[in-house]
Amino acid sequence: MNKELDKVYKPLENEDKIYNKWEKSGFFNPDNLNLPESAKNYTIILPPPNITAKLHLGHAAMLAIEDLLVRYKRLKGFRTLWLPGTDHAAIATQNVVEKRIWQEQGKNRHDLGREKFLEEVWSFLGITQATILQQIKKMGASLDWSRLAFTLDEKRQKAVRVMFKNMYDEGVIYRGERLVNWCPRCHSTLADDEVEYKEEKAKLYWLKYGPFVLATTRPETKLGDTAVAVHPGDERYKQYVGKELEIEGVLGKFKVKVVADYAVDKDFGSGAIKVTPAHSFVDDEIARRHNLASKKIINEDGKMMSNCGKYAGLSSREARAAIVSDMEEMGLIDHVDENYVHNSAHCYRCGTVIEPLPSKQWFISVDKKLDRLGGKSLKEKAMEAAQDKIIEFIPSRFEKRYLDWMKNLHDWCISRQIWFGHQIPVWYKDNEIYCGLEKPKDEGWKQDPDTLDTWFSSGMWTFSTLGWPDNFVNGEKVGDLAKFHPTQLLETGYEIITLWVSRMIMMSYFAINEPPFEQVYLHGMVLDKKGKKMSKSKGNGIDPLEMAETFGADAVRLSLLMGSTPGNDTRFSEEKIEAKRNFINKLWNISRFILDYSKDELEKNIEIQNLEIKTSADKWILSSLLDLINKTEENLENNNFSLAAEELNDFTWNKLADWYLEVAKIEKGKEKILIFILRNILKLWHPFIPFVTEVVWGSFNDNLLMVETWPEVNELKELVKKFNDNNFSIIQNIIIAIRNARSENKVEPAKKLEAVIFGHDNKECIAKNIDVIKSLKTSISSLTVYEEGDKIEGSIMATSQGVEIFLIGAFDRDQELQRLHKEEENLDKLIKIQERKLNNDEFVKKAPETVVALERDKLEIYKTEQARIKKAINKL
RNA sequence: GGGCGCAUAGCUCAGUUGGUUAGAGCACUUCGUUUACACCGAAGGGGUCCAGGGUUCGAAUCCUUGUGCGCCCACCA
Repeated sequence: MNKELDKVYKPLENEDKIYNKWEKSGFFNPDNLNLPESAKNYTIILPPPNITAKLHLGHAAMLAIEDLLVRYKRLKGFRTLWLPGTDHAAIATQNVVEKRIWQEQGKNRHDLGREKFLEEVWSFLGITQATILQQIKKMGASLDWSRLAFTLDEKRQKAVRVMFKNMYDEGVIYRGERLVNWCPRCHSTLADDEVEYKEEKAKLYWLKYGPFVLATTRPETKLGDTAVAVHPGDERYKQYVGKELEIEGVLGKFKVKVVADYAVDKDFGSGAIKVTPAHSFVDDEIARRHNLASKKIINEDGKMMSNCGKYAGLSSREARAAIVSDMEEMGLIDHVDENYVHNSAHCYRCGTVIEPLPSKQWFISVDKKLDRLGGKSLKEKAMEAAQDKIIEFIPSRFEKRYLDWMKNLHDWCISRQIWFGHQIPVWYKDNEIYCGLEKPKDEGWKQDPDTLDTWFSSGMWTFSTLGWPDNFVNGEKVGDLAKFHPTQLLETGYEIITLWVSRMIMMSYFAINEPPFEQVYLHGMVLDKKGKKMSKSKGNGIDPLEMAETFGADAVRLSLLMGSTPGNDTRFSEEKIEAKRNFINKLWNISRFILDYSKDELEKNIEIQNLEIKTSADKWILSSLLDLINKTEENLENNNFSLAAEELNDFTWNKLADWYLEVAKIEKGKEKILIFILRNILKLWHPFIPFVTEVVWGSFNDNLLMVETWPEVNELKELVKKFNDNNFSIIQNIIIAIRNARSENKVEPAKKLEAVIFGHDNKECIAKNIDVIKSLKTSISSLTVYEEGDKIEGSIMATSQGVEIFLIGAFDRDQELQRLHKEEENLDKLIKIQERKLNNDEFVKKAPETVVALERDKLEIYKTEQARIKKAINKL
């Protein structure tokens, strides 16, 4: 079914068609792969993009990497599942919808009421979800759409409720009064990592405070003070520690305790601080250590409470101004630093200043020892997973970051005061509390209005998508859960380790007492040309879809994969995509050439046994291909995606196109080899650039490349080896011959080279190739082979094992021989050094295993040397 | 304050346990264009591998100090 191929590859005309073909084939679903029982599983769960999101380059990079791995494993015969889904992103989504409603209807969510508001959210999501999924398909992602999940769909709702109930029943989830980061505008708590710090100018007030002078930026919190703290070693204040003092305040006199605590910095301010346990995290900790009372004075609206006398009802900012002016009048302010700079905490969503508040919230205890985890806590178990290498981080340095963060982890506040999300499955009636999957039957129960932190449901993502809890019966996994969990790899951005990765690990251990994945691969951020984060507001974003329209999705994918390494940020530019588009077109034209050249062989099934190596060029290209297959496999297994693509590129362009195809033009009869090579490189390239490879494949095959089998090397190895037997390295012979000739000191330069080359066993083989070389003259300015004179023009191309000799270019014979001579001396020196080391008894005694390594090194050096000479000659 | 990363050609970056003359793409210069490909070919220029010190026969690579940049965590009362 050889189809005519256009002169230039046109991605737009092919990509959608190919994607439909893939999707229709059903092979995205591992159940349709017709694999033997013994086939191993390979599972990646797609990190669910925010449902309101549009595809950006970060997504595109994630998809490129994951699809690369998934397609590779599928070709390798794994039962490969890549499971798609989207995230409801509670706060973000609610904000988007709130903004829309405000713009369109001039109403806020309270005007609409909870039920009506949620209806609006859902109808909005109906539109956006289709968008992001469509965009993912454009990138060629081979996701199993039959298993599509959403963090807030019915199945996941059930999973979340079961999880919550199980944790509640075991006391892991508890309700408590804690100081939380409170956003007075969003009316919600924020997790520690949702708080952003900004450097801001503020006034630092020095207050007269009984016998102390204290510095503070928030004089209004004086109304909630219950203590003064000093450093334990501070001699200035030693006399006061443990005493109770009476302090004059704007609302009259009040009493505070003086405590000594290491949290106080002697050298900052006056070395003494006022303690407001209800509205400061540090103070709260001091209060806990010293059993101090806590007095709440600011409410959820950020206003002063009724216990603040005449200041009640003022916002904390207003109260500050009022109190400062009153204190000034009373002479309680010593002085003010006007230009003090401090870090202030802001809501990551709306930028409002955070108010630390004591509040009733739901928490997950990370320290509670659990029977189901063998007496260990979630934190211990999650740390163990990394320490014992049950979960491997790539690159490994992120393991440290993970562990550091886990070590300092406090109980996780999971309740959020927003409407969109998983509502907490707890009902109240009078003083009773009920936690269950459904509302109790009898009257009068009212559900907790709060919803769960979005990471609660995404933390369950690996197993909730695989059918937990239905697929977890009496502690045994069944169905998809048994088949695909733990998953093999989580691929995500490094910035999300703390938010997501850590939660997934804890949740998975709690639910099924196993890790959610074996490896965590962290990719970097995609930055713009200048190294800045891409963002809509800056207008420096590159739209991957726009790029895919212009250059093809393959080019976008390849440009994201090449030149980037795990965990490092990548700068990205349009020129890079263009370069990859050019390569893809090159591959396209290579294919066109081969398909035309070998058109008579296309229908035949080419077995390796039928391949015939006739010339050294044949052997060279096939042994290069053999190397390439091995290296590609090795690189992909080690997550060196960029390197793998580079080596593929080198083979395809520099070896195959620039050399072998040129040879094939002159020397006919390479049909089988060429078609064999084409089939192989299409397979090797397919995970990187699936569309174009599938199109080419489809032009001379009836089946899909996507489910072909990965190249098998053993037979190829045999074939290449057979040809090797009578072709020992000519480079070795060159070296030996030169050495002999020189030591005899009688051969003049010109003869040396001739003697070497023509004296070789493969005279015939070389002679044959010389014809090729001569006919290659078209691409060389002038060519004279093996003639007497000052210059030899031509080139030598050699492989480490073989005899490939073509001559191109020009070199000065004397200079060249001098150089070879020098190289040889260097080689001798190196080997002597190694030998000296080997003969040193003490050295040997000290490190016997090193000696073994050295033996190998010696070999390595020799090999490197060979390769280097090869390269030098090749370069001529 | 604690931690992590980066510094290699004009630009963007590779360089896997130390190994001989440090690579690629883009850009640049010259020449070419007889059909696989101008989204092309050939040739070429361009690097005290941030600086100082150390280990080694040998360092871009390992150790140390410093400088510059980026990120993360904590926190500034």
